[in-house]
Amino acid sequence: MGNELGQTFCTNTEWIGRAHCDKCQIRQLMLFSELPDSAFHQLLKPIDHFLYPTGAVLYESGTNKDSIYSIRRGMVKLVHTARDGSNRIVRLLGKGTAIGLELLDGAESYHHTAIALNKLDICKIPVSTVRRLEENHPLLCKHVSEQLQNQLDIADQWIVALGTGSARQRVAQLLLVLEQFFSEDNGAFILLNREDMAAITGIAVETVSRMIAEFKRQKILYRYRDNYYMCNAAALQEISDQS
Amino acid sequence: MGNELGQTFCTNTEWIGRAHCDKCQIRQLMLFSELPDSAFHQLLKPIDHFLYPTGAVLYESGTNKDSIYSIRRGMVKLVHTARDGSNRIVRLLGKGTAIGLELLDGAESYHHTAIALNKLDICKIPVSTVRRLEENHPLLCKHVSEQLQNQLDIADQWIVALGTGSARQRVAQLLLVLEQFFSEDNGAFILLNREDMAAITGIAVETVSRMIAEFKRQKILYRYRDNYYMCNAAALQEISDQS
DNA sequence: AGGCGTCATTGAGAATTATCAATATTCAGA
DNA sequence: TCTGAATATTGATAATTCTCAATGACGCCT
Repeated sequence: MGNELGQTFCTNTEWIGRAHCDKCQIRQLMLFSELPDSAFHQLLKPIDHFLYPTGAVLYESGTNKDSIYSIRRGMVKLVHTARDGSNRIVRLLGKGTAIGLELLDGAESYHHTAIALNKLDICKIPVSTVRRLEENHPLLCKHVSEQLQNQLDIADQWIVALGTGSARQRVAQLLLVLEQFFSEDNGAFILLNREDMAAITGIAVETVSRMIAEFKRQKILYRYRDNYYMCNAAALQEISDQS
Repeated sequence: MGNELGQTFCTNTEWIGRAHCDKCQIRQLMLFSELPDSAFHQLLKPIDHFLYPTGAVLYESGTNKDSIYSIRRGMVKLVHTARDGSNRIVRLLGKGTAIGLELLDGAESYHHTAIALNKLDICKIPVSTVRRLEENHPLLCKHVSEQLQNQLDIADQWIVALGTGSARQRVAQLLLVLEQFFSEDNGAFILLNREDMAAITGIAVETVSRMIAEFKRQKILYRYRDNYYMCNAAALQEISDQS
C-alpha cells in the first residue's frame, strides 16, 4: 500500500481572483446551476478562484477549514490515511464535482485529504455562503443531494469494480475508469503513477507495474504523448469480465 | 465470490398498516425527524408499514418501483450483481437509514438489490410523497442530504477497511463493523453467513471460514446464544492494525 | 430418534500476489 | 548533453489465497 501522499507545498498556488458565478461559462455543470444570477450579487464572503499545481493539497483530513470546493478543471484524489501511515485513495473526482461537502452536513472537519493530480482550476466557496444561498434557493439543496448521490454511485463502483477480482482485473477496471471519466475528447488520459494505482486498487506497487507493463506489451495500453495514454477499452472490458 | 443472493419469495411479508408518522416513536431517528405533525395530515398516497422476513427482497436492481424505504428495525444488505452473476455486498444498513434514495435524484431504477438480513420493520414511502413534503418543508431536503452523506461515509469506510489488507484483517474489520453498528445493547450481534461475509470482503468463502474458525478458537469471537456472537474488539483491532 | 439438506470447517495442491533486490528508464536541472 | 534522483520494470522466492474435495455440525422434518 502506498506510503507517500505525493503532496507538495503550494508554493505556486495561483489566486485567479474573485469568481464571477453569474458569468461562469460552465455553471450548468456546477453546484450553482439553475440559480438566478441575482443570487450572487450580495454575497458577504467572496468565492475565490484558484489554480493549484500538481500535487497541491487542497485540504487535509481532520483539519478544520470552512470552505467547500467546486472543480472546474483537473483531477483530485481523496485520500484516507490509516493509523500506520499507509494511505488508500477513496475516490478520483473531476470537472463539475464539489468536494468537502461533509462540512455542510455538520462535520467538524474534512473526512479525507484532497490532493490535485494535475493542474487544477477550482472555486473555493465558504460554507456560510452555501448556507445563505440555500436559505433563499431550495434548489441548491437539491444540487447538493445530486452531488452526494453521484459520489455515492462512484464509491459503489469503486467497491464493486476496484475491490473485486484479480490484480489484472482491477487494473483493467481502473484504466476503464480513467478513460471513461478523465479522458480528453480524443480518449487520451493521464496515466497515474504506480503508487497511486496501488493505493486505488489495494494491490502492491510492483504487481500494478507488472499488469501495466503487460498491457503495454499487448498494445492494449499505449502512449499518446507525454504522460497521456490511450487504451483498447473492449480488450480491457474482456479482461475484467473473464471469471 | 458469492453467487446466491439468498433471497426468498415474500410469502409472509406482513402489512402492518398505514404508518402514522405523527405518532411514530422513533421519528427522531428517521428521515422525517423535525417535520411538524401537520405535514402528514393530508398525504395523497399512504405510507405503508411492513414486516419482512429474513431473506425478503425489498427491491431489485434495475427494477422500477416508485418508493423509498426507511428502516425502523433490522438489517438490510445492498447487493450489486455483476454480469457474470456473482454478487458483491456494497453496504449493510440498519435502523434509521433510508434506502432507494437514488430515485429522488432522478434515477429511473434502483441501483442495487436490497435484501433483508433479518426480520425487518420498515416504512415504504412513495417518491411522490417525498417530493410533495419537500416542497413545503425544505428541511426534509437537508435530511435527505444527511442520509446520503452518511451512506457515503459508510461506503468510504467499506473501501478503506474492507477492501484493504489481508483476509484476516478484513474479516476482523467486518466483525468490528457488525459489533459497532449492528449489535444489541449487550454488544451481541448476528453473525452473517460465510457467503455474505465473502461478498462483503471480496475474499473466498473458505478463506472467510478459516478466519472465523481461527477467531473462535482464539476466543476472540464466541457465541452468546443462537446465532448471536460477541467479540473481543480490542483483539480484533489489534489484528487489523498490524502491518 | 433418525434421515436429510444446508452450511461450516478442514485439507492439500495450484495459482496468485507480496516482498525484497536488482536493473532499467525517465525527467529535471546543471 | 550529462548526471543524479525518482520511478518503473523485472526477477526470484516466500507468503497468502483460491480451488476442489472431503468431512463435520446443525437444524428441520417426519
